Amino acid sequence: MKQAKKKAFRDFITQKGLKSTRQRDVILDCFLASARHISIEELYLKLRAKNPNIGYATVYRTLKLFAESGIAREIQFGDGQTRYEHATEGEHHDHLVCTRCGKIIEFENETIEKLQEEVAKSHGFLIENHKLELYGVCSLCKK
Amino acid sequence: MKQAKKKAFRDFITQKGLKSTRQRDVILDCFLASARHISIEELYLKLRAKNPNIGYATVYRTLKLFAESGIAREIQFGDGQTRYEHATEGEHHDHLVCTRCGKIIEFENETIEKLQEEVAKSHGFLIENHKLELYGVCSLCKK
DNA sequence: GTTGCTTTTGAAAATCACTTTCATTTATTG
DNA sequence: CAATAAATGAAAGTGATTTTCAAAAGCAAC
Repeated sequence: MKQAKKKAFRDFITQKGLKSTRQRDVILDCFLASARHISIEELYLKLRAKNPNIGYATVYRTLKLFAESGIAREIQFGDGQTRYEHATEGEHHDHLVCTRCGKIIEFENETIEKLQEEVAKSHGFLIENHKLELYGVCSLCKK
Repeated sequence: MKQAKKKAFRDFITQKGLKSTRQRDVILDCFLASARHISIEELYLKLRAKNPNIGYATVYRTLKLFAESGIAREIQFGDGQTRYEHATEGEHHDHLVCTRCGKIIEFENETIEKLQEEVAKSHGFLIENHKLELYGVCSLCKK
């Protein structure tokens, strides 16, 4: 599955006439080896540990490419930081976000999705994408 | 209902030992007379029309107070601008956001809320608040 | 209403998360 | 290997929001 994403990104690069560079490889490896929802800052710091002179801008640019290529997805939890999650083809999930420790749990719920479609339809709306986040306290922080 | 909010804010001010100022009155009036989802920029410009020397910072600070007092709620639709909506005690609504014209439609759906609770419970999560936004094309923009 | 103390205000500077610029370096292609 | 086009890193630039700070305005007790 990591291989599949690497291939997907390589294909994207070739198809767009872009270049395959050492930085892009390094960033991709680091991204794929990271938690499912990583902020740019976090990824940048992780990268700097091994690659002391990789540029901030390069990380930003590369993550945008990941999103474009479909292997990552931008998400924002309202804390002012953009995060990137590993995107899996055609899949979408929603999030439970712990406001205490920052833990993020993913979930999917068919019924909710269906109801969303109904709501949209009743307003003549065509849904392109959606965002559902439940903010609260996770089981560990509740204690 | 506007009176209720004015009172609620006055009460908040007193209870917190803050001061009632001309600016806060003006901003509150302007906010209450505005569309349900107004950006800070929009509100600021509206205010400047009548109060040429009100400060940007004051508007920001005051809107934060509104949110704290419960008469307004911060929302972000991912366009990089914070908006404030009129908050009604204990009520929460979700949004349909047209990605073409920016129109925002509010909706509420009991069943979705109930399902959210179930999802949360199954993860031992305690929901404090949530955010559901459906992005897409509104009926007018579809044509 | 005047005094004294605290909060608020506005303007400008600072911050924060990105984005752009640009000279230099690096891939790819002939 | 040269030519060319894209990518990189450092630094400057953005845009939204915050902070700073001196001056102004509320509020309470005289």
